Amino acid sequence: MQPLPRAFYERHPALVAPDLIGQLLVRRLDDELLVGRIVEVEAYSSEDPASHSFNGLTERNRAMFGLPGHAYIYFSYGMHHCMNVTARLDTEAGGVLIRALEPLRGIDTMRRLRGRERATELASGPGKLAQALAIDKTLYGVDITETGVLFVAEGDEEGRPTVAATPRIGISKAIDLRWRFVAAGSRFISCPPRS
DNA sequence: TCTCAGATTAACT
DNA sequence: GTTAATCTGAGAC
Repeated sequence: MQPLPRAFYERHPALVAPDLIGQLLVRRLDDELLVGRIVEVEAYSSEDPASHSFNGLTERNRAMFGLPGHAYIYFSYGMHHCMNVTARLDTEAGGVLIRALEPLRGIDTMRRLRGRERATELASGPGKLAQALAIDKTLYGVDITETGVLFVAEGDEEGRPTVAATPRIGISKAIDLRWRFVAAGSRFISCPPRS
């Protein structure tokens, strides 16, 4: 399982995001590997009012101002963790929110962590995905271009489905931007694409 | 199958 | 004090 190189993330988030569809998110938990195919993402950049990085550097979002190819993890709605990968050009800040996975490996462990049986309920949303892979703030800033406890690996070409661009979910600003990208027709995304 | 409100914390006004 | 890159169970239909 080969991690994607740093250069992959040294582009605008809106370009990195669609290319992440079909790649693999890998989590090593003790000696077990939990693997999912990325089927839904959203791009956020510093010129985007909906992004956490829009109002400049803070303690929470500092990862998005750092090196591309690292994990930006935040705590949302008082109870959920959400995971981004950082992606940016020289002077910007940005990231790509991983919103949904198709579980491939370690599914029984994901079931245990989630307290759910059905495969489509294990990682079909950013909060669910973090729970299924035991992702929390202890993984903040992890380099995801190295084979470690959390990284993104290259998916096989068969896992590179058609990508559809749609409006993002759960935001109130810049709702006209179509920066959500899903694997067309996947049963494992958080909700069906709207127009 | 769909809609609604509760949970619970951090960031910002 | 309010809102937020969310999820879930309950109750309606």
